[in-house]
Amino acid sequence: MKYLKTFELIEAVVRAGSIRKAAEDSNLTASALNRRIQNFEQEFGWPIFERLPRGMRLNPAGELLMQHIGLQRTDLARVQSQVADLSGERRGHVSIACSQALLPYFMPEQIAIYRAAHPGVTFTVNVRDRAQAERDLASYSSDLALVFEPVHLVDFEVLYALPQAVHAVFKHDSPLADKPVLRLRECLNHKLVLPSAIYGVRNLLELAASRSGRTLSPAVETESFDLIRHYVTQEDAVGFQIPIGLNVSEQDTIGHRPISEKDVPFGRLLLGQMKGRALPVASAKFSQQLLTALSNLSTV
Amino acid sequence: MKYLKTFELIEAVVRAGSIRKAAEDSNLTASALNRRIQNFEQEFGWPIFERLPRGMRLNPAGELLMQHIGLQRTDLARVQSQVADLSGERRGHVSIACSQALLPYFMPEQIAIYRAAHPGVTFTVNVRDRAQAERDLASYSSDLALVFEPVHLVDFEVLYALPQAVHAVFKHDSPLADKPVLRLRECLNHKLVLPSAIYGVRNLLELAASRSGRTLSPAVETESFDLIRHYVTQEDAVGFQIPIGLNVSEQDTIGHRPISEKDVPFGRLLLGQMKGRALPVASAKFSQQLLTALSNLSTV
DNA sequence: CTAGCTGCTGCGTTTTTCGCAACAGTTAGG
DNA sequence: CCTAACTGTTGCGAAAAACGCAGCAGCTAG
Repeated sequence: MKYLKTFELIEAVVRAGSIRKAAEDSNLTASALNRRIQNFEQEFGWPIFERLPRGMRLNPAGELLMQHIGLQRTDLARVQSQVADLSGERRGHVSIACSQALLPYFMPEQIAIYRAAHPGVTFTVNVRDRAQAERDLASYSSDLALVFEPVHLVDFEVLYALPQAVHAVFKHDSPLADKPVLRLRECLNHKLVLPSAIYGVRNLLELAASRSGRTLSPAVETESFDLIRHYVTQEDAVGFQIPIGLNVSEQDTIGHRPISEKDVPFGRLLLGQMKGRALPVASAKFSQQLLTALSNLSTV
Repeated sequence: MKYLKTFELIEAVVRAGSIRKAAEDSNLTASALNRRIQNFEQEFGWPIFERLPRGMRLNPAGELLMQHIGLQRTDLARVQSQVADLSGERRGHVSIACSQALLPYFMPEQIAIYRAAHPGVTFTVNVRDRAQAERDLASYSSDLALVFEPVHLVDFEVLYALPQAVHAVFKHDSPLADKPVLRLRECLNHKLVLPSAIYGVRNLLELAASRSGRTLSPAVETESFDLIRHYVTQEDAVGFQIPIGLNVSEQDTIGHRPISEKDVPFGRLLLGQMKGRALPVASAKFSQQLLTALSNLSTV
């Protein structure tokens, strides 16, 4: 799209921080790029950059413009995707921001199912915590988000909410495996492997612990649920994760049991999109598939 | 905005129906215009026009593109309006689609109040029935709509709903003026001046009449509430209108009384916008003013 | 004070766009 | 059945816009 070239160049300047660097990245001379930006600012009516001795930075007007550029680009993608759809071919691109718990089993399976039906569709999967995911939606860098217990929810349009109990994760031969449901205090007597504070699971556990007058003192704290899952096989410790991130395939090495709702309330795994936005065809279809997959999980 | 020139030319072709006519309107030669469109179609990936022996017509892909163009343009206007706002000047344009009832008193007063505070803001007021108003919003040709009992409500985001009783309108010295509230059957004994079927007032009356086993046989049927209001001063007939379209200034020529809610249910005067759309600053501020004005009316 | 970065600007060159004229195809009317 | 009046399309030279080069002025870290 040639008519979007000026926008791409503006974005390049924003990224590079100076015209000269951006000109290199864009295979242009600084003078040409400089003129394009000056011409645009004149047409636009206001300058969009503030000129600093060390380069260029967006001013408030520029920030607003970047927002417009993002919407503009994604809406064009939506139209092209719809046009491709009505001429028979189903192709396009889906970008989704999701919590770590979805990475090992759920997302790979769902993407494989979709791509088996529509090989022309490509995917981008970004790992985002619950705050970043919403920013991703708002900046149009992700079409969909599937996150556990997101925080703000202002620009987040909920498409489906799946309740998820927090599960304790431990070595398969741990005595904790004897009961079908665990109490929180049983777990706190073991060594703890906890996710860091930005995660919803940790949040729910902290709330529950403080309510019963206890504090969480983890032996290991990490941002990786992968590490949690594997660490409990090394030491006799207890980790925590939501069931969608766990799987029977590891049954002989690790075990997991839900923690009673009386202690730790259910969290919600939310499928959502940017509020009011019309998704490209591929993303819309994929969100429908996710929706039915999630609702099947809830009935199990 | 030069980079939007191609879009404007495409719109010109859609309007004119042929390249040659559109070229004249745009002060261009047919060849230049033809090339721009061919180049665009190549960049876009699909043709957007079907070539007929008598000219050009949009194909489905083109229809989708036009939708994108509309969104694109209005979003740019929103950004520019917001930028103007943060640099101190409050200017911009407000386009509003509204029912006839708002024209004589309500809208002129509200616009005058707003323009007294912000003389830089200009207005477009379009008279639209309840179906057209929603189409106006969807095509981004109006920012706001203020309509009585709209029909679809799919893309219509309700900002405020004001209940309005249907009022009977008559000559100031009619015996109907004696009571504070009228029953429907009292009115139906007189000659009737009714709005045509597309209007919400007529709709409510028809429903009410059929419920009591009667049919409405108007002496005069018109699309103009202005005519209704003036006709009742000529002949001893009864017209109908919602109170926001009536005013005390004509107190000595016409009178009006509400019809009991037992006979004719309250209709709703709805202030709304396109669902999910971010309005330009001027439109957003004006809608807030309308909102408070309407809520003051409801408490009176 | 210097070296190195920044944005900016004349000026000649290159690329893109435009206007003119002509061509091929369809259609309405006599 | 032919003509006149439309339609979109295309080759080619001219006009316009964008670009690259070189150099300017301003700021700053070392």
